[in-house]
Amino acid sequence: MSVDKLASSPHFHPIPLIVRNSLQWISNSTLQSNPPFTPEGPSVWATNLIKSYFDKGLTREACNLFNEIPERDVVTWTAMIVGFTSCNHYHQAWTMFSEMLRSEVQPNAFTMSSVLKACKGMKALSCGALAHSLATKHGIDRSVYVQNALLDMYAASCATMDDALSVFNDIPLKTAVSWTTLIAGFTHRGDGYSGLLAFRQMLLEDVGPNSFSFSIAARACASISSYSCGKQIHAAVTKYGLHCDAPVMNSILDMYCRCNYLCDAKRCFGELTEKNLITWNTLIAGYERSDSSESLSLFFQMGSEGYKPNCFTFTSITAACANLAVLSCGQQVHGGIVRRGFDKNVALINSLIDMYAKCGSISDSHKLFCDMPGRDLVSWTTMMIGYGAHGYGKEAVKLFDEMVQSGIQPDRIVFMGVLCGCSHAGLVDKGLKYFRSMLEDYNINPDQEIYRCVVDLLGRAGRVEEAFQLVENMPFEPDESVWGALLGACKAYKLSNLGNLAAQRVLDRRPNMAGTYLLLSKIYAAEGKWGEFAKMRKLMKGMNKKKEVGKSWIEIRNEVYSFVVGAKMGPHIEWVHKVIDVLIWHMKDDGDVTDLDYIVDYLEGT
DNA sequence: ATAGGGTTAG
Repeated sequence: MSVDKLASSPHFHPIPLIVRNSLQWISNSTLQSNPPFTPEGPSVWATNLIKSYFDKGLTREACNLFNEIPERDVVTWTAMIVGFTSCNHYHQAWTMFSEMLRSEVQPNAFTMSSVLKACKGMKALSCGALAHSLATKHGIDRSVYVQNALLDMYAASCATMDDALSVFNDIPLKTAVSWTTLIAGFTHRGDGYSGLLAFRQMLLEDVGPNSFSFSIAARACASISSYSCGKQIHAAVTKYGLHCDAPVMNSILDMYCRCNYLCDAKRCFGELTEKNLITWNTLIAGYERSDSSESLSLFFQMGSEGYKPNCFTFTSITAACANLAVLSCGQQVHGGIVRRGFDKNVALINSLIDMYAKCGSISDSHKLFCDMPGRDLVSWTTMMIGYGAHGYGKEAVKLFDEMVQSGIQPDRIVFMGVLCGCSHAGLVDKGLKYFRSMLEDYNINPDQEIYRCVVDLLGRAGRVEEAFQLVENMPFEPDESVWGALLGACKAYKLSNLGNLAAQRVLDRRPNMAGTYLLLSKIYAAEGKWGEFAKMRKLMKGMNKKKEVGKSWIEIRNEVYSFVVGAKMGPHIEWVHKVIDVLIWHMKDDGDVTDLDYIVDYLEGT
């Protein structure tokens, strides 16, 4: 009976009798020197069995068997390293490798390429560099497998691409795998442009592209939102006859979605003969970003065509509910997640936290966050942004400190979350402290978005002059969002001179933003400069584009009612007016009405 | 008997 047959038998039990017997046989050294049944030696038998155990996910059984083998050769050790790596137990793979060295078994090229893959998985550059030096010492760094694995390990590390490039340049015979690994290295670290340049070089050097290189090339286009390059890649895919390869076409589909060409995406999807779950997930995720209700329809369509949603599907669907702010729908999705037992998936819980926060139910977010067994950086960030949006700035700040205490390294986005929280809670100096700590303690360079947050932080608190100084002294050219934040502050504090300057800077960069004229006109109105006010309004009317309309909506008994300022729609609009009157009356009663802007908006329908 | 690169979630 072959090992494979044995392992795939429906009656397979972890250690069946026949295997116990074989173990005894392997341990029996007198038989070992003279194997009676098979032409291969007992370690061949054992290695095959180890591989089968790992394929079935039976790690324990593989280890037990391995421990009973008296003479372990390099192939057996390598099979263990490969086994652990294939089920993502990278640390155990590395432990195996060090034990192997301790028992003075010489590694070969198979061992080194496998252990380098484990180093990549551990994200342990130091282990990888050690493995590199060992490979060089044993002269097995001349295998192209080892070279490609080294390239992959360095490219995936958090260091620069320099080491990866020097390995790549030293590969005498670069294969398609070498090139694909290089392209993936650039692309996965966000440099899709260099990835595409490498892809072009690969073609120029007459290395035939295959499905692997096309899918990563499409991913590179997606990462830099280059529709024109993406279309060319799609054409080349067709030319090479790979238009039926599922992973390639999923990448192409994703590219169209990320470039915001949903029509091309839908057409591409319709033409696909070989669809799989990832195909559906890609399209649903694509629509979630720009047309969430369509994303929900696709979800139902997918179910009716017999596809079973997985965690990826539910993450996008949950995000769609968040975008639409439809709480009851989100709750049903949550129910579906629990029923399927997906409620242990961290990324999925993160999207549920975000959904409840965006649907107004921050207490549900908090409950999910507290009950999570393991929180990642995204969990903390999502909860912080949720708190900030609900005006709980102090809680957001507290969370940030707790996160650092728990040993998680903050990144740029989590700093944005905490700065935003400080901004909404008026914790200006606290926010400035975090801003400084970013560079000083964590070596994170602030980008446009961070500066926008800090300008907003100062501006909301009325420290507009300071905000202006910050903008003036930025280490790079501020973009329209930074100037826009300053303009917002000028509007709130009715500073027409500075506001005019900020508006000018916004318009220099984005001449078509009608909202800029609108803000400026409001500053003039507040100062009683009606001539200037009229000029702005005239400029606005002359523009083809209108400011994107702000909308509010509410879910009542399975119906979504949406409202636009000033719109005279719906049979219930007079009720809404009555409620607003009551609200204004209450606000006046509380002495809270300092800014009657909303009434101006309301009457004018802007 | 042991080794390679690609696709979906913030």
